[in-house]
Amino acid sequence: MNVVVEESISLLRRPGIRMTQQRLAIMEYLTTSNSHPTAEEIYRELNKKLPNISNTTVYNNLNFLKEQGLIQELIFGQSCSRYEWRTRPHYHVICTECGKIDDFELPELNRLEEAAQRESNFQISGHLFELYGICTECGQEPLQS
Amino acid sequence: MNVVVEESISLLRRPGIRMTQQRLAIMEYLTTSNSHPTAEEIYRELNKKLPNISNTTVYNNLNFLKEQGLIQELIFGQSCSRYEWRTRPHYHVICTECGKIDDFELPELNRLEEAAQRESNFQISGHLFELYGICTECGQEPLQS
DNA sequence: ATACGTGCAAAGAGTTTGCATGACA
DNA sequence: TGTCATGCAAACTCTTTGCACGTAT
Repeated sequence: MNVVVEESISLLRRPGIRMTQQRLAIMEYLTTSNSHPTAEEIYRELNKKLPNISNTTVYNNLNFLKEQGLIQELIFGQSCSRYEWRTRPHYHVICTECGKIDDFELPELNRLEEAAQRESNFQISGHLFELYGICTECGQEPLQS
Repeated sequence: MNVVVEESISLLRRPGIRMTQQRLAIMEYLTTSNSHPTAEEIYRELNKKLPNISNTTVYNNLNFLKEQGLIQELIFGQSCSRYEWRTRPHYHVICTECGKIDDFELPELNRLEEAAQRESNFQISGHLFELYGICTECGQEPLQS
């Protein structure tokens, strides 16, 4: 078990919260995978070690970890959500060909909320910024059928 | 019928494309409503004048108008999409309380794609920027049950 | 007259819910 | 031992698909 999960376990060691095999496995997978997995991907992967694990349990735990602030749900279109372990704030570039996601930081954007606050009548509390493009792998391929 | 719809009709006057009552009504509603309606809202509203209109027709036409580049689909989470008639590029502020959407412009963001291009390995083709906050109406209300 | 568009019902994907059983603290 | 979590099946929401009928051009 990795140190990130161990730290989170001690955070979660409270009355009313239990650590189960399944929850541990999901946490471990999310902390070690760097691929922004979907619920389905997590389910299929964990199924190899825990053949009885159910889709419901994956969803339950993703919602639980989200409520606890340990993970972030990444929502793209009507298709399925992706999830990532929460580390420091960053943004995502999404490949429009293969769906691959990369992280990047852009500290300049922090100032933009103030500018936007002046533009709008809303009391701004947050923002979403995503880039779309073609990843290196998809860009190398010839564009013919 | 308003002038925006009239202009679009002449653009669509091509072999293989037909103008129907339903399509016209959807176009008219999208050009006059400034509320970023959902497919369901469009359906319910048009149902008053065209009692036989179906949900399928609304979706069909929204997809058609989207392919023609006349409207923009706004996707928020797993919940239903919203649609707006395409005018000039702008961004959205979404109220986290009531879901209300306002438009605003922020030309500074255009330069950010270049900065992001340097940060990432992707060939950047576009971006998404959304703000979240509390609208004036929701902000006025006392925060008690 | 010729298809394009419509409208009904059914399918589909992703996620949540109800509930009896299992297992962590 | 109490009750939180699991896992199965069913429900749910939003959207798309199949197909016969209607209707714009």
